[in-house]
This record gives sequence, C-alpha cells and structure tokens, in this order.
Amino acid sequence: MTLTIATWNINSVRLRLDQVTRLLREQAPDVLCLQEIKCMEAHFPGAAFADLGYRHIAIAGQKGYHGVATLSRHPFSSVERGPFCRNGDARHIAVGFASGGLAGITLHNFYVPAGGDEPDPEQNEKFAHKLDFLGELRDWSAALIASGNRSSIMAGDLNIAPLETDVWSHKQLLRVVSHTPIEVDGLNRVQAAGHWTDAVRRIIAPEEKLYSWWSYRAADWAAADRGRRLDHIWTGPDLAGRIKDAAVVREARGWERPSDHAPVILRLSAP
DNA sequence: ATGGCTTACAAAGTAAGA
Repeated sequence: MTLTIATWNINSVRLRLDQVTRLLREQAPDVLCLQEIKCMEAHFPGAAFADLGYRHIAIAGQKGYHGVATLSRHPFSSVERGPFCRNGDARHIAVGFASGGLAGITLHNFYVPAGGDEPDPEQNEKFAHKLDFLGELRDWSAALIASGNRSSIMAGDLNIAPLETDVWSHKQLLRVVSHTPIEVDGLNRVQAAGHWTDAVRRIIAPEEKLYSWWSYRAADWAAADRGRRLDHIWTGPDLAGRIKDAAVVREARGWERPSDHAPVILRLSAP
C-alpha cells in the first residue's frame, strides 16, 4: 500500500476543471495540492472533485490571483491558514490527518511569490517580497523542528529552481528570477532549517535534467524543452525513509488548454 | 529570442505570471 501526494499549479481551477478531474482519474492521488486557483472559496468547483471521491477540500481563496486548495480522499483532523506573507495573499494552507497511512502527517501547500522581473530587492518590491517570504519559511521551518514536528510535508509552487539541472540553461538563467543565486541560497536555508528532504530528487538523480514548468510563449514547448523545476514536494526527517517513487506528469503540459505547470507526484510507503 | 502567450477582471486595456 502506498500513499500518493500530488501538487499542481493549475493557473485557474475553474478554467481547467476537466484537466484536474483527468489527473485525479488517471493518477488517483490520495491528496492533491493546487496553486493559483484564482478564485474565492465560494467559486471553487468542489462538487466535481467530491464526485470523484475527493470529499475533503481545504481552500484559501483570493479573487483573481493566487489562492491554494488541497483535495483529499481522507478526512482532515485540522485545517490552518498560515501567517505567511505581509500582503495578506492566499499562499498557504495546511491540513492534518488523523487516520490511515497519513496519520500524524501535516501537509503544507505553498505558493511562493513569483518575484517579478528584476532580481534586485532595492528596485523591485516583488523580488523583495519573495526574499522576505523565504525568510519567513526558514524561521517557520526552524520552529517546526524545534517543536519536535518531524512528520510534515511541504508541497507546492516554490517558484525557485535550485539545481543546475533544474533549468534548461544554468548559465543563461543565473540572472533570471527563479534561478538567481540569492533565491537558491534562500531556498537552501529553508531546506536546512527544516531538515527537509527534496523527495523528488531522492528518486530522480540530481544529475538528470528535470522540469515542471514550461513557458506559454514557446512555439513548441516540448521541442524547445526550455523548462524549469519550480514545483516541489519536501518531506520531514521522519518521512524520508518512506519515499518510494516520484515523477513529473510531463504529458499534462501537452493536454488541451494546459496549465504552464505540470503536476508533481510523490509516493510514500505505508508506515 | 525567456518572452514570442495566457489569465482575471464591476471588460478595454491593464496587471500578473516566471
């Protein structure tokens, strides 16, 4: 028996309802974390997911932009929106589980700020906000470990591609927001503070190119293959031994009217 | 030549994504 956790920046959940239900049917994850749902809670198309067995839905919605939601086959024992981000944006929701193979696990669904174009916090308020958010994540991760919590999962669109093999060209992206050294350093500090394991890279070797996002602007995204790995699933120290499999569902980027992100999937063995 | 596109919105052009 395995547990499957998936994350997907859907770029409007209402526009891509059919793609979400397709993923749920084809991959049958236990839990799916969505980012950029781009709607308020009241407009979230939850009934379509409940019909497929995902009856437990936690939403942090926002009108027009951002917003995250977590869909689950298993009941939640807790739902919390974090105090992240000074702008009051909907970028985090946490759910706890009390039963089944997920018992004792808290799953955090994050949408880290994109950061705008100019990678200079003095000139670009969005980039400053992104770096501040990483600082918050680092402090929060350290507090989690200090409190004795070792069974959490962090999933979502972290909007940073940390490894050289996480981008199509390390050299050409060094000054492009999402792969600048200051962002990668910030993300590495988050990882170290929380003793997080980059679960996907435990399965797919760090030497291998791996992406989860491809621009809409490419004439042929698959042929150009100029991608970045922006979407991640990290596991806490007590879960690292349960990592069994991981994958990017690359084909979803080629579905009709796709999101520019592909889903990322992690399989854990039962405890 | 990573922005050439895509999205939301008290709708024609803005803002945002990354």
